[in-house]
Amino acid sequence: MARPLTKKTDVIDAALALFMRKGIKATTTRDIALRAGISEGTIYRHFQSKEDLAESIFEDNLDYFWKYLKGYLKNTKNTEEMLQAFVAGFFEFSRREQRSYGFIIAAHQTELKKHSREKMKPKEMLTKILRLGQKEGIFRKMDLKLAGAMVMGTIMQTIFYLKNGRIAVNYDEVIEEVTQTCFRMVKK
Amino acid sequence: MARPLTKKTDVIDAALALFMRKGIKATTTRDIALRAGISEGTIYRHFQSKEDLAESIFEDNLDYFWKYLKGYLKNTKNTEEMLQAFVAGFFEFSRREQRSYGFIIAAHQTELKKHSREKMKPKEMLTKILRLGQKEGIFRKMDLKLAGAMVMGTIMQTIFYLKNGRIAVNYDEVIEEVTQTCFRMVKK
DNA sequence: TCGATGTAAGTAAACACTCACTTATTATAA
DNA sequence: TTATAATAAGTGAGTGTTTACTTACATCGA
Repeated sequence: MARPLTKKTDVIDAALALFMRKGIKATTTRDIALRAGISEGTIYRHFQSKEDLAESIFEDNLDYFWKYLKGYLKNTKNTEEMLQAFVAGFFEFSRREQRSYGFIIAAHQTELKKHSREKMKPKEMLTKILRLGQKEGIFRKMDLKLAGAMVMGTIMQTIFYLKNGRIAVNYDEVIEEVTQTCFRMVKK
Repeated sequence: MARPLTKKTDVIDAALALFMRKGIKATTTRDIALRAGISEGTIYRHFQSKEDLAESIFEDNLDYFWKYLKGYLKNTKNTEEMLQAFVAGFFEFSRREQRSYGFIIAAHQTELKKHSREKMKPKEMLTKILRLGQKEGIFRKMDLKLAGAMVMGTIMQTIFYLKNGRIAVNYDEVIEEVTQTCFRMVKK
């Protein structure tokens, strides 16, 4: 019928890299076109606007992250293993998919607030784990959202420092230490 | 000598409010002038550029935060009191000086990275507390930067959720719970 | 009167987005 | 097995608007 769309992925790849480095607002359509090696018009063949492009990329990547995490939790047999897998999955994703992770976090915290809040599925996953642990009596009773916020903060801030602040510890040791610390936070 | 500078503070107040709400990049000089009730030119009587204005505001507010925290730690008598005061001070500042706190965090994480990294004094303060606690033997041995990152994440993410995610717990109870949790993280 | 403060009306550059047009692909009719 | 028609993909030179910043001039206090 028509030409197959080959440049769409180029647009997405270029935009993801630039959005993550400079932020959505600071990335221009010209930037994206230049990096992707296409013309500006092409962007608008596939996306209604720059904002639409950003949202599309955000949702795709959040979905990818979500599936990645679910895969990590698949073979867990109890609550403790689930929490352990959650932490490990978070760290592994942030390391293996740096661009994806970086964009998700940046976009969520600053630039796409309204559209992303309800969709932060990993947060809900953590809440479920904590609720389960409380029901089983292995985690102490505390507000679930508060507990989730604290555990999430521990994980995310550590990843942030790993990238920027240079923590001088072996990567696997960091995961191990963070996991242990998270247990200390919520266990009885 | 000349007219007293009355409009400079108006510029700063307006810019701080807008930077925090929309981010530096998304805030225009026209926005600032309109909100401050002055002309755009006036901004440039006091600041070389929008970026200069943002950096100036950032440094002033970080300094303010720093002094606020120091005041909180002034009368502490031992390491445990210091950590407790650090957490309480962080929360109190974020509540009492919402604009200031919000701008510091947003600017630090996204828009003024290069200029702010070395200057994050509160982080260093926390590191010192943790180091002291380890020397005294009341905190367990672990990488100081990693421990700092985790404690900082716990505090900051909780404040973030308090503002956005609606944690349904009394404010003082949150501070108490976060403090206890931080102790659990680092204590032997 | 002098120097700092403030202003309105600029300016050039950058911006997201459009549009008339070309190109590549393929379903189908001859 | 071609030739053709249909259509989506891609282009690049625009568009009007918004941007940060400038400038010429007025005002005010010491």
